[in-house]
Formats: sequence, structure tokens, C-alpha cells
Amino acid sequence: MQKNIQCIIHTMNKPEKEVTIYDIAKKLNISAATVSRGLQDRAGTNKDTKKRILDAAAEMGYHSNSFASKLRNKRSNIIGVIVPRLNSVFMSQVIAGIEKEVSNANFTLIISQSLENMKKEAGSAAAMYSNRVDGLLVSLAYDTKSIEHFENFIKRGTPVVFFDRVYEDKKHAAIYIDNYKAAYEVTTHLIEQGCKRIVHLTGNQMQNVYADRFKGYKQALTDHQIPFNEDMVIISGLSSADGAIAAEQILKMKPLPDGVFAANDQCVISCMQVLKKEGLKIPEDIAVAGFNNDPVSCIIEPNLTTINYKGYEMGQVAAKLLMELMYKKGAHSAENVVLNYELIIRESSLRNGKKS
Amino acid sequence: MQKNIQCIIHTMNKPEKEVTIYDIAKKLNISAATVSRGLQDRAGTNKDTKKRILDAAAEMGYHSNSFASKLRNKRSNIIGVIVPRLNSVFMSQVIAGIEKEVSNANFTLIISQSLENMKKEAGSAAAMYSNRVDGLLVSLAYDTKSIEHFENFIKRGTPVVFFDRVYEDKKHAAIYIDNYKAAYEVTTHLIEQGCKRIVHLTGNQMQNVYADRFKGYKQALTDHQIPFNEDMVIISGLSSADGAIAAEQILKMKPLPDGVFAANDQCVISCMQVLKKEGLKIPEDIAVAGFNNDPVSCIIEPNLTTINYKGYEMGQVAAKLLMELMYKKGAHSAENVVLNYELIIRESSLRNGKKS
DNA sequence: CTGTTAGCGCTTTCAG
DNA sequence: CTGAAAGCGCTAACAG
Repeated sequence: MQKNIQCIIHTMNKPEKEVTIYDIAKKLNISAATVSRGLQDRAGTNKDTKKRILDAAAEMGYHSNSFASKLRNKRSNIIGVIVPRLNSVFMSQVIAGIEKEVSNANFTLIISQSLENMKKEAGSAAAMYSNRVDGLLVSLAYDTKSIEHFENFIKRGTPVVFFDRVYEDKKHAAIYIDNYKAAYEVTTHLIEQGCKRIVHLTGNQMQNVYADRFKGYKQALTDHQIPFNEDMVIISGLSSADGAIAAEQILKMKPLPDGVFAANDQCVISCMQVLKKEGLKIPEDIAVAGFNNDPVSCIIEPNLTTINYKGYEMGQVAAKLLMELMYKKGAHSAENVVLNYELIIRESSLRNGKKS
Repeated sequence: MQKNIQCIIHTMNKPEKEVTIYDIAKKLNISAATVSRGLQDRAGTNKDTKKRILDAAAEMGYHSNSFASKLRNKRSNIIGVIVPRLNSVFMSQVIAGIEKEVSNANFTLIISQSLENMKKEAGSAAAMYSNRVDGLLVSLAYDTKSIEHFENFIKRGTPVVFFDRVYEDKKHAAIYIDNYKAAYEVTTHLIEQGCKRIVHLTGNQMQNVYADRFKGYKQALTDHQIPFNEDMVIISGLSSADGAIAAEQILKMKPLPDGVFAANDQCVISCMQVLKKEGLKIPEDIAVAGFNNDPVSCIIEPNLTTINYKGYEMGQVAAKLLMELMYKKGAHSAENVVLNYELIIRESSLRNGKKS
């Protein structure tokens, strides 16, 4: 009696017993090895047996236990992704692109966000390592200075591909756009529109993306004989709130600047809103350009001149490169891919008719 | 000589041999079981031995092989997420919220998107099952009519929580907002602003979110003695492109409608842009309201009246509920959580001064 | 507190 | 084409 009750409790708390290849084997009076072979696509099994195996599996509700097979095979079929934040327009595009490619190739995707914190990034990396990912895609956190937390992977022969926020040595595979050149073009465009006092809103200079955009801005000024003025560079976190603060700073500058080039759209859009509220005319009083081509950039009035740079595509390219590296593993090459971008000129910067 | 070369090739192609607890055990002259215990946080190991184990592990670059431990423990510590699309503002918020909670609790997150396709959704579910997820979070695809592809999980005692796009039987745990009530409030607000001919832009009526919003709209009309007119309901995919098309249809209606209530912001924003371009004044000629509080809703001019409904929070709540269900597993309860929303009134609908 | 032992479910030689 | 057997790395009784 006592025993019976225990048994019931036992049944209640434990999930139903898993169906294994042994169960199928027993039912069909064959060996587990044959079942295993039959379940795979490879040749080397009698067609008929194979069919019987497949049918029995379906009927019994068999689902391969991926842990057992991964343990055995030493391949996880998992790709890990670590990004600074998941809730940004750009990143969600990238992730969608990655998911597309990766799931087409029948890999599983595990994702985590560093929240711009190197400690958490390292923690995620360790978790990914324990999960024995076959490859890793990383966009670095705001404050990541070294990448030693990824060295394990490289030692172990697991490829790591950085994208967008990449690490600047030439030893690791990386995907990015030419931020320097893009910023140079935007700034030149503003200059051609007659701007002479151009403010630059930028972010943490430890990061390639912001540092390169800053350099492009600076060089464009120099090449057009416009003196660079450090006071016209505003470094912040580039959030919406930072944009509003930047606007206040701009309004206090004397003489008033006649152009703004920001390293992202989100920030400059709220900056524009404040400038407009304070009575400035865009682009007549002050021309504006951003970076990223966020959806908002063609909603705000006037529409924002910006750099278009396709996140979805970047995700796809990164995933493809990673998978390529996975197949020729061991050779940890440092291929870099520079993607195209596009300068989109809209009203916010157009002071001389239509051409740039 | 020959042998040597082979050896080199061998070393090149294979990843370095994994460090296992046996290696640590051998080095320390203790048993693997002790190492295993030492590595865990549990009591029952000599402090000193534990320290030696930890040190050796760090020194040797040991990383627990999660597959072996998962195979043994029959717990994966993995939570699966299936959503229609990853690249939407709302979903990326939800995912960020989920990631936050889940990673706090030391779970791994695996993510896939159904691309609004039930077949792919079922495929993802099967992959999740093979990965033996401990719990599953799902927002259903556009064309998902039945949820039998999730029955395995339930049979096996793995909790499944639906969110936002939920399944309408009361047997499964679900998180959502009261779409009916929210739509009722928006519509009532438009009526109170003097609208009498209100167009409704909506999506697939198989989905709870759109069907409920439609019902709320209809009921509000009825309760205010406004006749419901089927011709004023436009069903589409609710994309930006669909919004522009809807605008064209609206412009052809006679007499011209004086209000638009859309089941999402994205769609109604491009609709507004077309209406504005055609010379209509918002809200004077036609008042507009949306749903979701996308970032664009406070950039467009006039700012858009909408329903705010926090994706990040929904993600957190869904993850927490799931984890709760995981702990009391076996009892597959069907707890439903109805989250709050907020009607945000902005200029796009304000025709009578400030109050609603 | 520590060691011995068995086994999670699967794959893969190696023989037949 | 199929079966027997070993083992991937880890953990949990159980016994000491």
C-alpha cells in the first residue's frame, strides 16, 4: 500500500519516461545500432528496415535526445550570439538575419545580451563555452577593452566572428562597414551644402564605430580647410535623452553652429526636436545628418539625411562567414568583410536645391 | 617520418583535447566524483580540497561539458522562445525582457522565428523538443490554427506559456493585454472627440489580438449609437505598405471618414503620411489613433494617439511565469495573466481641447 | 568527507 | 546490411 502511493507520487512528479532508440529497437526486435543508423540519413541501412524504424519512431513519439548525440559527436550544432542590447532596431535586424541563415543550415541559436557590460559579456561567453557552441558571433559591449574572454574559443578551434562593434586587431574575423569613409562623406556633404561650423555628436571613443566616424568627420573638415574645434564635439551615450541635452549645448554655442552630424539617428532626432521647438529652422538655420537610417529618420520632419547600413544583411553575412569558418575549422583565418553603406540625402541637410 | 606528419595534420584539424574532471582528478590524485562535487556549490566537500579543485580547474582551463551534465541530470536549463518575427520593435522589447529574467536565473535562451508560418513554427518546436528545453515561450504565427505541435511538451510536463498572440482555449498559460477593452477605449475616445465615421484598420481575424481589437471597436460604436459599417473596416497585413494602400481607400470613401483607428502604429503612420500629403488636416479633418506606442508615434506630426503596452515587461512576466511553472512541474496549470495597458492621447486625435 | 560504480542516450568502430 | 560493445563527460547512490 505504502509502496503504491509512493509510486503514484513518483509518476506525478517525473515527466513521462523518454522514448529512446532502445525502446524502438526492442519493439522491432533489432539492435539499437540499427535504429540509430536508420534514423540518420546516411546510406547503409536496408530501406525496408529504415521505413519500419521511422514509422515506429513516429508512432511512439520518439524525439532524439540531442544531448546524448552531442556528447557523443563533439559537435553541438549550436551557434552563440552575444550583442550589447537586444532591444535596438539595428540589432533586431541583425539577429533576424542571423536566425534566417543559421536555421536554414539547421543550427540552433543561443542568444544573450551583455547590456554594454564587459563582465556580463565574459559571463555569457563562459556559458556559451559550456554549451560548446560550434561558433560565436559577437558585437562588443560599450566598455569592452580586451577580448581575452574569447581566447578559449580560438584556442579550442571554435571560430569567433565579430560584427559592427569589432575588435581592432587584424587577427580576428570581423564584419563592418567603413565608418571612417561614411562619416567623411556625410561631413563633406554638409560642407558642400554650405555648413562651416559643424557639431559632431559621438559616443565612447574606445569603440571602433564611434572613433572611426569621428576621424572621418575630422578629416573631412581638414580637407576642406575648416578648422577643427574640439568644443564642437559632444561625447555622450547617444541616447534620446543625450540628444536633447546636446541640443541645449548647441543652442548655447556662439556663434550658433550651422550643421550637426551625429553618430546615430536616435540621438540626433531628439536633438532636432528640441532645436525645432526653440525656433530653429532645419536645414536653413542648421543642417542635420545622422547615421543608421532608423525607421524614424523618414518620419521626422524634415526627413533626416543619414547613412543606410543594412542590419539584416550584416547578420546574414556574419552567419555565413562563421559557418564557412566552422567547416574549415582549425585554420582560424582572420577574414574581414567590409559591407557597403549608402548615403541617403533627405531634406534635413538640403540647402542648395537637390544635388549634394 | 610519415607518422610524424600525420600527427601534425591530426593536431591541426582536431580541436585541443577537452579538459575533463578526470584530468583534474588525475592531477590531484583524487577521484572524479570528488572533483564533480567540489565543482558544485553544494556542501559535502572539504574546503581545502574544494579550493585545490577550483584552482586546478582554472589553471587547466576546465569548462564543464554541459551536454554530459544535461544528459545525466535530465534538466537542460534551456528555455526556448518562438516568435513570429525577431525584427519588430515590439518583439525585440519582449525578447530583451525575457533575456533579462532568464539569464538572471542562469538559464540559456534559444530563439527562433516562425516568419508567420505555422510549418516553420512546428519545425522550431520540434528542434526545441530535441533540445529538451525546460520551458517554452511562444507567440503564435499569423496562420497558426491549431497548437497540436506543442502537445508533446505538455504531455512531457514541459510548461508552455503563450504571450501576446495567444491560443484562445483556456487550457494553456497565456499572457496578454485586454485588447478588447483597449480598443473600446480608443474608439470611445475618438467618438468623444466628435468622430462619427471611424475607419478601422485591422489584421488577420484568426488572431486574438486583431479579432479582439475589432470587437472592441465595434462594441464602442454600438454603445454610442453609431451604426457599424463593414465597408469601413480594412483588413490587411498591417505593414507600412498596407497603410499607404489603406489611405488611398479612405480617400475614396464618400462621405470622407472623420476618424481612423488602426490595430498597429506602423501601418497607420504611413497612412497618415499619405493623408497629409493629400491635403487632409489631422486631427481637424480626420482624427487618428493607433496601437502599440512605437517610437515613431511620438515623432510623427501630429504625434499619434495610441495604446502603450510594454513589451519588455511582457517578456519579463512571461519568463517569470514560465519559470514558476517549471518549478512546480507536473501540475500544468493554465494561469492567465492580463497585463495593463495605457491609452496615450496625443495631438492626432485631439479636436476638443485637452481632455478625452 | 571521499571513492567505487553504474548509467544518462547516442554513435561508431569492428566483426559477422 | 546488422549486432555487440565501448565510451563521450558527468553525477548520484551507496559504501566506506
